[in-house]
Amino acid sequence: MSDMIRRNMALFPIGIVMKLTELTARQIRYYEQNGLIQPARTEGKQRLFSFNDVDQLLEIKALIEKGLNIAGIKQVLLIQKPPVEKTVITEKSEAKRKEMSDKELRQLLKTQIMNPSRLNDTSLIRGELSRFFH
DNA sequence: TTTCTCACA
DNA sequence: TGTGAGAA
Repeated sequence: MSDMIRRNMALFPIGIVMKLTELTARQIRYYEQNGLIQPARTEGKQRLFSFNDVDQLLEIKALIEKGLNIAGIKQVLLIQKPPVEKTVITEKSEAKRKEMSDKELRQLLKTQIMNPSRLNDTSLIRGELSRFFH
């Protein structure tokens, strides 16, 4: 659990994040503008990025390179962010399967993503996801 | 050094 | 989607 704390605590100025992500400061701010990341701020000015922010930046970068737009990335981020609630997508969902709408689909994709070791095989899933949001 | 805004592709 | 300039 203290691992989580560290992830959200490590704070980098934009300059460091630039090198870490190989993005320009401009792009990083640009992504923030579009709600892709929520870096903390010092009293007034500088952005302070946590390790998670950097990690997310890398994901955003990868996603954009896959040809997704901001809106699409927002969707992907949205389903990766929230901790998995106990959603039963098995036999019980058979009943609701009539309405396999966006929400249902995202739920399904979410569990698909959270199941495998998170930072490992996600790129494959993203490849699939990009079809939805491209 | 970093930030913001405006404007332009 | 991304950049450049100017000002603070």
